[in-house]
Amino acid sequence: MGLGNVSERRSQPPQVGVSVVILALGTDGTNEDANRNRLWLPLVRRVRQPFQGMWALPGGNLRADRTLEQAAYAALESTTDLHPRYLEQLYTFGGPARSRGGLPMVSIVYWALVGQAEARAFKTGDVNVQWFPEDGLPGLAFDHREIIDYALQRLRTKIEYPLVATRLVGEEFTLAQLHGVYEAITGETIDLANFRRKMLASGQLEGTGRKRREGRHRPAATYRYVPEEDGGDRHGQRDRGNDPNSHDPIRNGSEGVHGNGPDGTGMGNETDNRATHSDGTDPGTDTQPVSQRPAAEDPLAALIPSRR
Amino acid sequence: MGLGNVSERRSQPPQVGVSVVILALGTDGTNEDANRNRLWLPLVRRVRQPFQGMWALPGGNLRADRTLEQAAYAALESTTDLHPRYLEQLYTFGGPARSRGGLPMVSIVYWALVGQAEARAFKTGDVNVQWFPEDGLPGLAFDHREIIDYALQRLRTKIEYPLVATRLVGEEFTLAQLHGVYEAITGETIDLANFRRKMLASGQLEGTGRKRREGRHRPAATYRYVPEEDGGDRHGQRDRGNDPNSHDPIRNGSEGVHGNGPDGTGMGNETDNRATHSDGTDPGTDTQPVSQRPAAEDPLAALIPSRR
DNA sequence: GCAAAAGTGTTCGTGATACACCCATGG
DNA sequence: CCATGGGTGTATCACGAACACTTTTGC
Repeated sequence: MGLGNVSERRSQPPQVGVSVVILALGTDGTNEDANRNRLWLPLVRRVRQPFQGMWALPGGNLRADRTLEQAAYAALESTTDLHPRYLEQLYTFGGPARSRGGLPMVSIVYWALVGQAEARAFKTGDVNVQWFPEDGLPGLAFDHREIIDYALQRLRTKIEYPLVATRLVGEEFTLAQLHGVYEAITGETIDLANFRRKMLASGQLEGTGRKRREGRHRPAATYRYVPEEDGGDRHGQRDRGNDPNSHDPIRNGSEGVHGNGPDGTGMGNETDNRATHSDGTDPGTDTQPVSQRPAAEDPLAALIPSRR
Repeated sequence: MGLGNVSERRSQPPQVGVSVVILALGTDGTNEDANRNRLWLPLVRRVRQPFQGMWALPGGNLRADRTLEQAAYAALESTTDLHPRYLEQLYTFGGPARSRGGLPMVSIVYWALVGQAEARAFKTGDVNVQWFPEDGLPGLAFDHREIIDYALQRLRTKIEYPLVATRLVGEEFTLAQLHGVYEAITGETIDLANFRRKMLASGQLEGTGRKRREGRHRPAATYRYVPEEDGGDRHGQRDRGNDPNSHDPIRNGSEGVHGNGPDGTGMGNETDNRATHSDGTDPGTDTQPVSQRPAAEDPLAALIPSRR
């Protein structure tokens, strides 16, 4: 390919960046169908080749003094003031050399959820940043369309719903709101009565004393998400030999070190220093560190009705 | 840090490598407790600083002409002849600059499962490659211990068991063998009768006509894993608006392109070319392309008994 | 025939679904 | 007092857990 010989190419450093799929729940506002919650996400218009003028996921380059998660935060903040309630690594995309002269190119993609209430601010000052509904995306640069589709599928299937859903609504919410979020995410109809019972039985919701009037009728009690007490005597704990369900292994505070060992081995991450995102250079978000365990435990997993 | 100023550091290309956690099920052999299945994994001794003499995950550098998955394959083959039946991206580890003069360091980690039968070959010719049981790991370089722990936890919790378990046993297996795999992975006792029924009801197993004698008593019928027919009329299909459960979005054939745009945006993956691992330079493994959908559907999810 | 594992039947309880019903509030 | 959504009660049914039981093989 006229770009040096193979051994030269192999020693070329790869290009790596971090991109974020940011999802928020919101209503249209202009449309009169405004009640229906939909998923929205902000995109950035490319101002240079390739794909100049097309829309792309917000992203940025790695920095040596930042965790991957911090890089994702930075990318997120380049498009919106909204504070993420959830941020998780999605997937790392890479592939064979067909771009930029044989350099390996890698995208580490995160996905983030921001709250519902704040999401009214879908207007951005920057004309090069714009929110789009999930079902009305423009033409996207690179393979970002696939990445978004993957993030949406993951949202709908892989992640535990109660955690995600409570992150998409505001800090304080009614069960009807949460119900709406579930239906928006799954696209299914969910029996509100059973939903209510199941959510309350899950022990992950905590009633604030307050009530809120949503429409012009009876006010509803509001709740807050509480991260699982776990210290309780739910039903008899057992002696689980291995499988400590108390530590969440997804951390980002450790860094990767790669000895380019010609013995084909040795590459790794330096030590066990773990910081959930509160170290140093983190920009001032008032949200909790969004570290969440990948554990199972979805009290609503079976709520989607089979037929109707 | 005496390595150039900040702006120089920021423009430094990151170091990226691919590592693999390889898991196999096997019995000790030396011990007389040899019947118990345990998880084993191969490690590589580091022959250079840092962490010289310690054990590490097999790994390698990125190459521009390989997918990430192919890089993982290559790392896998550096330690074992066994063919992977399952290969999936696990997580990408990265972190703040405390190594190698402020370069961002990233490890893209895959995990792989190899079959049970072949795993007898736990002896390797190379003294710098050795298999260790999951519960008897040596001191590990970098933070590879955490990575392995994460992979094990993911194996136990996050991935659908029937798929994983059928990958860990051989191509053809008895239900008792599969049952043993489940118990080894989960560490729980599972009722064999119910296990049998549930696995058979899942429709993912297909009986070969054959039988196999395991001990010195009645032979058992053998089965094969069949990837879900999906075309059947299981129980009344519904009209699911979105949520096509037929396409699997985890691909590795697309490559990441990162415009280092000063507008803080534009980074992406070139096109939608998708190759599951069968393109060109792939080394000769006779296994199927190990692409698996992340969909849910675990017919055994609730098999772990609550107490006994 | 006896041991041991393969394989089957059946009971019991939990929990999900569906849907009827009552309650609180504003007009 | 009526409309509307908040909130509760409850019958039905499917499925998982537990375990007794039958069948097949080797010795």
